[in-house]
Amino acid sequence: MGLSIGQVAERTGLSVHALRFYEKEGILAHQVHRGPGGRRVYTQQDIDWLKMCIMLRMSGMPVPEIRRYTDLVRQGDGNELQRLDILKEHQQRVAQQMVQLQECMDLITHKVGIYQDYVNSIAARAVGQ
Amino acid sequence: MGLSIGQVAERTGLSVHALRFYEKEGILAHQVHRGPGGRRVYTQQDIDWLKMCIMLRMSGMPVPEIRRYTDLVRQGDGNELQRLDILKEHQQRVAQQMVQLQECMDLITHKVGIYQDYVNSIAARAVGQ
DNA sequence: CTACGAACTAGAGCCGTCTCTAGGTCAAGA
DNA sequence: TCTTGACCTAGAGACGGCTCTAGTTCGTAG
Repeated sequence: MGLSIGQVAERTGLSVHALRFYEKEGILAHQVHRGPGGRRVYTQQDIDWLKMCIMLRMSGMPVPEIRRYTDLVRQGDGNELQRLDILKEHQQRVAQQMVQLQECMDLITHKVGIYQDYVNSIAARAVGQ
Repeated sequence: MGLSIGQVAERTGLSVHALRFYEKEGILAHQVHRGPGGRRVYTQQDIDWLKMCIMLRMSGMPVPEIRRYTDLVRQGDGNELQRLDILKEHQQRVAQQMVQLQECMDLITHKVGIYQDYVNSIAARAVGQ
């Protein structure tokens, strides 16, 4: 039930490089255990945490902020309010992003519609000839 | 009815640097007119185009792809199908992004809920003392 | 034995997107 | 005349986030 870095890369979609990078950047909640030969052995917990990190990254949280959050978690009970603040702030940003993305989507869809109509009309004319 | 680069920066939210950068990267549909002293003079058209570029950038279209699109527009009529392809492809990517972002949002909201409840329960206990 | 594949570390390199610097021009106001 | 501020160009620099390299060390299979 311990996974190698390669297996974790497969399961998470991160590269082996990225996994080591994340570790070096200190965004893993718990120190990765080492097996024989100094090889990393990941637990399911590690993977779960990584998956959360992936979500945070995907939604644009910078690595240093993930580290801040991770540090709080590592420190243990008592700082839940600070963790909450980080999450709420990020939630705000994501909400904003979604609004913006929707605006972009509207514009693009509008333009696609126009071009589609135009292209169709050309095609129709060609057929009609 | 001609705007300086500074005014355009103000109106678009882009920096003066970014405006020059975009121009150098060839993502302005029409060559920016120059006034006395070689200074850029932007038209409303330029600004409209820039605003579209901003939308495309915001939604993650890389500069080189905006350039591809811009080149097609500059070339004039006849390549609408290609333009449509670029837009549709990007539309797809944006749609995907929105789904992902929603997933992230769900996770974050879930976590915020949990922490909020916890923090509230602590606060209630404190008051209850 | 040898060779292979997967892992290790430290650190360099890369890509995209700006952002800033240096050195200069120009017009208007004090 | 001097200063100020907005602009110009070309090119260097910054930054985030990986990605890759070099040189090793293992364990297992042929």
